[in-house]
Amino acid sequence: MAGGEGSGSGGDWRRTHTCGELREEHAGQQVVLNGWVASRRNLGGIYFVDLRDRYGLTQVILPEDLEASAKLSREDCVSIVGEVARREAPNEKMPTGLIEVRASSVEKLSSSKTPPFEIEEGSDTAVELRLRYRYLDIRRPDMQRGLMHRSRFIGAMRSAFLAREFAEVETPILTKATPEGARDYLVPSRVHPGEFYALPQSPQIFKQILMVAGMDRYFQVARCFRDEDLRADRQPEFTQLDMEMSFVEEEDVFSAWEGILQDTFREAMGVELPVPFPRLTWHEAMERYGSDKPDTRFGMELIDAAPWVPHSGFGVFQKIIEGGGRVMGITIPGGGEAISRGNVKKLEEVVKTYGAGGLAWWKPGVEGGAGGSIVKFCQDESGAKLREVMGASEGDMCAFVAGDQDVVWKALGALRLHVGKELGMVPETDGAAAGSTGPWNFLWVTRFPMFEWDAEPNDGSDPRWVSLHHPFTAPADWNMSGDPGDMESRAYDLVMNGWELGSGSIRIHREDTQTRVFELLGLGPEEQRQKFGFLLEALSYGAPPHGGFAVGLDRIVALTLGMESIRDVVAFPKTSTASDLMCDAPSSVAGHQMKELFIAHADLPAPRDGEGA
RNA sequence: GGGGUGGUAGUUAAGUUGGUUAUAACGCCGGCCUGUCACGCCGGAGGCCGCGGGUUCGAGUCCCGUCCAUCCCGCCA
Repeated sequence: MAGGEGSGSGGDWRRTHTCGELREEHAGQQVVLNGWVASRRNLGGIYFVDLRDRYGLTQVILPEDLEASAKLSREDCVSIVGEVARREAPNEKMPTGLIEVRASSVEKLSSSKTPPFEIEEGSDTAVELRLRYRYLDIRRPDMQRGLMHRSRFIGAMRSAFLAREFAEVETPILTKATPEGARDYLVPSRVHPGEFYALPQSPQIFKQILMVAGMDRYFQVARCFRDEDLRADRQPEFTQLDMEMSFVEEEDVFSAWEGILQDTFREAMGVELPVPFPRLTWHEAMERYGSDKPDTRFGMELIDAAPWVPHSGFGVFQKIIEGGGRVMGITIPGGGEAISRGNVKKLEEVVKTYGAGGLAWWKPGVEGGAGGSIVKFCQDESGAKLREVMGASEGDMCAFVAGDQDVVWKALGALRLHVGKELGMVPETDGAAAGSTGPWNFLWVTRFPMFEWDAEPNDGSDPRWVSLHHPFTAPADWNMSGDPGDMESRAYDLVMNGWELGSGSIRIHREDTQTRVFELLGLGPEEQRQKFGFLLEALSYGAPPHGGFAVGLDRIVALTLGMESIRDVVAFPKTSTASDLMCDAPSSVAGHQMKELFIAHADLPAPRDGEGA
């Protein structure tokens, strides 16, 4: 029976049980298991095989003659017929450890070459290899757990939407390029020479049009595409749980999501989320945490040091304030002890990454050089005033950044996080598995600015206003009076443990307001008509007030597993240069394919050499 | 576009101020072993030290370039 590749050797090779389900009560039963050879232990006259499938591991014991004829190697795919028996020597570490299967026959369904890395839990194999042999990587139990968790999580979320009368509607993947936002992935058209589709950055316009169409409540598990540089938490194609609702204001969207997330966490993980989630305005988030996705699980908030500056006699800070800049700091509890001068250098590097000129620091009560870079401006009354402003006392350390508001916020926000992690103030995400209890610190951030000044647009055009969220976001004030830089929008983000999980807004449902926003963004009437005419036209046919939201599923799934890289919850992810190492995409195409699409290479970079292994 | 880290056997790593034949563990191959489960014991094979150039009597080690992976900044409405 052994040796025959595939089936066809007579008996039925199909499994009766999985490798994870046999227990003591099955003892005596005749079973068939299918799976992969995870390990072998040959003791001479007795031969053990651990058989693995998605559900677990089961020990199989082979008599000598079967072993000799089967000649099993690791990762062979096999079918085993045998009888379940209680073990002489149970293994309490295995769920199936009380039993084993005594094989009466073995059929090799398919043999395996020696794998390029060992298929086991907690592999520390280079990502490059794991991605190239993704099918072997995914055989590993931790990858299977991640993908299963993802499946359960999305399934639970889908049920939660359906239970609330949301309709799942698919929108096109081949769509129209948009001038705003990220770079588009383009698809040339064969039928329309010289013209291109774009892959959607999100289904934004379609879902708004579904609202105009009266679908009232829409959701979709939507693939989105953005041709921008990647990060650990960013893939060129990613999945959003996208939704939109009619006749709503912010609070309706928030409470819908609070309920949906509650149901999802309960269903998928057995976790009960407390609702409602706290709300924080964007301005408050920036001012207190230096971030629009603040991690509020610990304190060490930013403090405005401006009230102290006039007392300090420190000309540099004085000038920055007079020039309209900010001087802010954080007080690091116990930092006087915990942070050495060498560490201060590292902190300085952190803030410099975000454009800060430098880091000023002070340890109250410590004199001389060890007391800080600004210790001589912190004597006597100035020191007392600074202690008061910073809420600092002996043993603490204060760190300051001065400059433009944006830089100060960002640099100190990053410093706060860095120090928080170093000093163990940030709770470790306990993500051993689904069922982990968090803490899940959800937070709504509201009232983002409407516009942002873009000094160097991607496309090389002149400096201009751009939407912070997207150009369909409603302004807080429908009249849009005042300076664009000061206008607030009705955009909001959902943040958890310092990660942005999703964003959304109340949309513009009035054609006149939408036109005004486009004008402010520098889109002339002709361009508006050409790029967004269909939307403006739709808005002119009785568009309902509406708003929505989208959650990055890759991120939330990774976070609920305690992972910081989304790569482990995407079955076939791309590298940080957007390549697929398994199928070797992107790749060049045949000349005739190009010709058929009426495209040609322009200024292709010189061919690379030295392309190594 | 910019910065950091890494690339040495199939895998994960070590490799001194540049100096004999480049180590180890796991895996793989062969042998022994009847209760293992990280099985054990004995033996063996396996290296363009990412790639290209340079310095040197001599380069895994120093220099320049380049490719790949990874993390961050910019970018990501």
